[in-house]
Amino acid sequence: MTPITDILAGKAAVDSTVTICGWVRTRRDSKAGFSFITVHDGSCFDALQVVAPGNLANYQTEVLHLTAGCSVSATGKLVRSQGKGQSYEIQADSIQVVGMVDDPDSYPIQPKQHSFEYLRTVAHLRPRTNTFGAVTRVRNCLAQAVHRFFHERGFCWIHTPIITASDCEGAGKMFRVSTLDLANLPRKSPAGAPSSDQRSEIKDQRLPVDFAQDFFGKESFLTVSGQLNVECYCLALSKVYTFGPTFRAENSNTTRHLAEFWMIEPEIAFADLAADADLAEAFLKYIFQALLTERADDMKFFAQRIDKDCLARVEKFVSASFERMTYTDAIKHLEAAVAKGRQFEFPVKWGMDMQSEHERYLTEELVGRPVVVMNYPKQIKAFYMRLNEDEKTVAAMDVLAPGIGEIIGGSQREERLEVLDRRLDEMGMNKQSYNWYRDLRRYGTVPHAGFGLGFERTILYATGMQNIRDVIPFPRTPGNAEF
RNA sequence: UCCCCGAUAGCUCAAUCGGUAGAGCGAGCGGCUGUUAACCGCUAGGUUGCUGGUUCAAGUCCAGCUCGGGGAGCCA
Repeated sequence: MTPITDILAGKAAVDSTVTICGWVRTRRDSKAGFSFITVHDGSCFDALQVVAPGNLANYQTEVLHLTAGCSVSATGKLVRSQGKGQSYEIQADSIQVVGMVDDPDSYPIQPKQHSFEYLRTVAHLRPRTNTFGAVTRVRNCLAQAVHRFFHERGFCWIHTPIITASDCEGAGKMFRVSTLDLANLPRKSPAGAPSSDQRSEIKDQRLPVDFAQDFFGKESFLTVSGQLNVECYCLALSKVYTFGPTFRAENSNTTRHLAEFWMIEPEIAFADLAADADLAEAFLKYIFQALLTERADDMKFFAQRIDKDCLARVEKFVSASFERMTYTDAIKHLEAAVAKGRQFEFPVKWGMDMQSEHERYLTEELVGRPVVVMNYPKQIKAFYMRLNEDEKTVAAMDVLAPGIGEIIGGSQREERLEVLDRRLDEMGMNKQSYNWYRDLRRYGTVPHAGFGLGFERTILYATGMQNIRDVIPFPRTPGNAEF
């Protein structure tokens, strides 16, 4: 069996006999006595045309009944195509039908344009379409490039836990993980009641649930970020990253949110914010360059049919140097723009969290390249970000890219225990539950930094796809966990 | 979660003021053709998302629900 990608790349000799296996996209009959069958196998964007002569033993009984979606194995001589539209084709000596389509009339994937909304309802079959095949190969290409980038630079991939008992990750609502019987929840004993007398205890629904009886002996959840865990390994292995699924129970119904998505979070020791920004720039350029090199066929398709700008956008991204500016300067630029009459929906003021319109002005209009904005006001950033000497800003950075806005968020972490404790206090957080995180600052602390990248959003950016539900195989969103 | 819009054949959509349910594509059959968004003819295909209401009469009007889309918020 030869992958179609190898044949189209010229790896199989013309006039040699090859076998391809795949699924029928279309069949066109010539009553001169033969048929054209277009077969795709997912190995590349293009399909391969198989010419089926009428003297095949199963021509009348099977070949003439092939429809979209049938699986076949075709063997024959590889030749230069006589027709237009493809370079090679197979003159079939035999076509084995592996699996027919039961009811061609109702086969959900027809050789025509389908709406993405419809294809989501047939997510088990949509990978057979041009678009989802291309998305899938692009996704894989980027994922492989992520690992290759870090591996080449000596990073360790850390498999941070999916289940966490920290209720303190603080990045949004969490999914509870529990084996308790929801219809009969154990309750804590009322004050003064003998704790050993569980069986006769009256189950009062107003009493708090007794999670000591749950599987892990305490409340547990699905992770919303691997960052805190990966910091532990950073302060031992120096260069580490996570790349895995992440879960948010937010009731977000947008084209940019999933309840289950994949996130990449590198973390580097003995490093400051500038080193973090350098890493982010090298990283993004590396994975997008891999995409341009390895998936030119799929990117050409996206440029033709999905978003005509996507190819130029990625090419420009790879070659442009990133602009660096402080948050304070960014605000000055925005204020200058307002003074010149530029309109923003939200007013510009130092201390505000920048809106998407502000970020896009900076990266698209002001500099026309990716921008790294650094040193944000501490009020709008997380507790673990390193406090700067001005005591007003923290060493946080966002990478803003034309066409999307924020693509990466990161920071240098607060490595000084007393400053971290002060920040926890200021934000009214429970120090006790961060003891293991605080230990990292007590035992051989070092400056370290990292960032987070939403993998699906990166795919959106590269392909021009509009909805995040269409760049993950089986999207999980509020009210939808089908398939 | 909030605001707006939508749900009609396998798919994409139409149906005037409330008055017999339509087309294209796809599918089946036939014709034609080194075809490739093929083309021509014929045929089949419908509980108009669900529940209730108004009416002589509801795809159409009203209420509730379910699902989907766009925007906002939250964020990656």
